[in-house]
Amino acid sequence: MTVSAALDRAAGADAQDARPEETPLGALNPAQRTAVVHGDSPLLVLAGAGSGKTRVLTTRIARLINDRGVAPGAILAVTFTNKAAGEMRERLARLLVAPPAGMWVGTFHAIGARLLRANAALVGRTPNFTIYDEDDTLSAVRHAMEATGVSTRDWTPKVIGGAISDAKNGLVSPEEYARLASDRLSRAVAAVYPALETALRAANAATFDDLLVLPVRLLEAHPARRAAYEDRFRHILVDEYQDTNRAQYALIRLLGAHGRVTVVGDDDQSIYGWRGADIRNVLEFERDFPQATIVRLEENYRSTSAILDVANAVISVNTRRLGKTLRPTRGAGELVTVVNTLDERDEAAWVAESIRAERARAADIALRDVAILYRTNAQSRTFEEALRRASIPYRLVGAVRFYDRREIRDLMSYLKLIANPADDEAFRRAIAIPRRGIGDAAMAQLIALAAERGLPLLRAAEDPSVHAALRPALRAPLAEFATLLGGLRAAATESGVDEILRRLTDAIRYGDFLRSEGPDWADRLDNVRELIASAAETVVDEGGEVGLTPLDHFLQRTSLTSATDQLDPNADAIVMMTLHNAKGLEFPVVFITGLEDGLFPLARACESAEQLEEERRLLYVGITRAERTLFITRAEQRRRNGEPMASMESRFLASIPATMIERRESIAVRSSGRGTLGTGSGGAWWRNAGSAGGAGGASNPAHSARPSVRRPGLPVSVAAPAAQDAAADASQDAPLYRVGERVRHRSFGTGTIAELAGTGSDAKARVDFDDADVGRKTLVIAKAGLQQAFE
DNA sequence: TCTATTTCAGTTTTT
DNA sequence: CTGAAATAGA
Repeated sequence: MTVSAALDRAAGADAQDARPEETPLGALNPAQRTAVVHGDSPLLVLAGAGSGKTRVLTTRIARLINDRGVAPGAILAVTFTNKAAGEMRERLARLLVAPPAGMWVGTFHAIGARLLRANAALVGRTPNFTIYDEDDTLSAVRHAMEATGVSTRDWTPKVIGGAISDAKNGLVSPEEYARLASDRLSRAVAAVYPALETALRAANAATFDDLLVLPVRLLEAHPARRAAYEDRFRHILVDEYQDTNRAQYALIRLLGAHGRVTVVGDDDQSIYGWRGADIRNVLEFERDFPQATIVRLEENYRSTSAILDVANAVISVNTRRLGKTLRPTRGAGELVTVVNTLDERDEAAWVAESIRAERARAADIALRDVAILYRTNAQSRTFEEALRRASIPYRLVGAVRFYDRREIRDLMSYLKLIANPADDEAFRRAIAIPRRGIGDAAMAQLIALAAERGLPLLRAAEDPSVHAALRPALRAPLAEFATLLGGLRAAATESGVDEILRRLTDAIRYGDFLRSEGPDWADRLDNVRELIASAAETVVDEGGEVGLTPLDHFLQRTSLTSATDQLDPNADAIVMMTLHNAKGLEFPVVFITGLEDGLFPLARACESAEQLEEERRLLYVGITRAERTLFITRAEQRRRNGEPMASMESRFLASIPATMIERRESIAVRSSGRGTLGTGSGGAWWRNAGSAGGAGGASNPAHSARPSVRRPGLPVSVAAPAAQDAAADASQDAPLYRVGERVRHRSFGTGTIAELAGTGSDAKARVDFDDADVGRKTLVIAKAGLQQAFE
């Protein structure tokens, strides 16, 4: 049977289903209705935050199936996360008489993987190819660098890998890249790029980027195949279109040449420019899809007008936007609160206390209704500590992914190698754990021998001619390893993944290994049990695909699972995540934290106007997550790399008119003597900061007039800053130094000791030097050669 | 070959 | 401060 015949069959399978009554449209506003009933020509829905775009998308699909008789198999829907895909299926199931069998719903990467599986041979892979995650990819880059003689001292694999990733997302081939390479770095990249491609092909592996690029390449190279898919997918719908990159865009164009393409997006929420998302895809949609219709959804059903005013004020500063103002449909609500805190611990304590106060005030707020958002994952730790201290249950999204834990990665590398014996990266990891007496020297030999014979490492490990060339002591462990993998591979064709994992952990005595590794073995063993349990629960969703083992399904699913996918909506706990992860979610109560110049916006983003606009959009995304109550916090001082750094309030807050927010400060700030709230003394520090960017607020005078309800008094109780017992400890070991003492340094000059920490030879002094150019330095007392200053 | 120590480098966001 | 990578020693 030809592929296109198979596709036709799948597409036509449900075409003759009986039509139920018309899909109800009554609950939609006029703009939404226009988008839902729009015909077959290209459609761009510019959907502001909270304007009901998911509803438009699902209703439109339901209508296509119910009212226009489109077969579900003829529909391709692209979502941003797997979770969104699941929710779409669920909603559709409620709108339809039968589940939309045969419909493709998923992320670009999941859909790319599926296309690749079906056509693997055309790009030199087999259907059970391995998906390399970032670590695997980086390690493959490192090995490609070694193979091509590009020194890892000149550039890190991260730099080279990043450049290659950018090239792939921009659909630049190795040949093209080599032609364009001019400087030293790009010439190095040009050398590594093709070597990496060769290695990936040999390992039957694909990186995340390849999941987009390889389908594009194969559809370009095989017009018949492209035509078959184009014929199958009569309707293509894309959510979060503003975050698509060139490769994703190319995929849409290749599959959607017939023009029945609906894309939904919001240029103001484009926050993935750094991974190649190209906002031009939105701005130039009309040019690329002639006769496109544009529908704007500007009515916001999520947030109070007090919150929307702030959102509009922030985003209106941006210049590169189509221009769109969210219109409130809900009441005024409470003013947005901006809080000044002393440092990150004070900030976290304030947030924890406010969560308690907020829940005491409004009984209907469940813990799951509260979210803490931050710019960088590193910020989560302080919040974890504060919440634990306050006995507030929380869930952490992202941060350390379950599948990134070492013990899980160990076992996953075995699973990958079982599924795909050509995966050399997996071999390298698996053979090393537990220790088998095969070290760097033996590995180098094995790699060389395997390369000579054109064999994957696992095959080389059992090859007699390879054994003959190796030290006798290596032969037994290698053969044993190969036999173990062979046995498990045989089992994988019929056994469940949990069964394979159990056999595996028994065979390599993984429990014993963990016990020998360190004191936290019990936790890590728990993680292994969790992995086995989740493998047991994994339902094989064939989705029309055949010929794959349960293990193949498990691996492909786990490598495409994102952080938010794992978020359990039923757990009663507050949620903490990065602002990026918060996209598409909503919460009654939201805390956006760390609004400091250098952190949000990040220092690096301040260099270009474009990046600064993206950071501002990120804040806009954060603000529009809040339904009812929004707190924005900042700390005057924050530890970075252990060093406390003073910071200015984020410049973004300057564009919010003072009438739209209520200013507060923590107890710690007030008792530090710099408190300025309620003292009646004008010229508070933030007013000065705020006047710089008043233009943003001035351009929206209408918003500041809207009356908002003042929040009832909120207890501002905060833990006292950490006591300075470090100084007391240090003084026993280094009695010569005390806080406040004057000292002299041979090159920094004179200064005053501000803080002491550590003991013995590790004792450190933080010194404020008199010379403003030197400023505050942390010195190891034993090494710094400090002298008492006599003045 | 493995392990312990030390140095080092680095923190943006993610499929 | 943290984790990874280089290095020296067993």
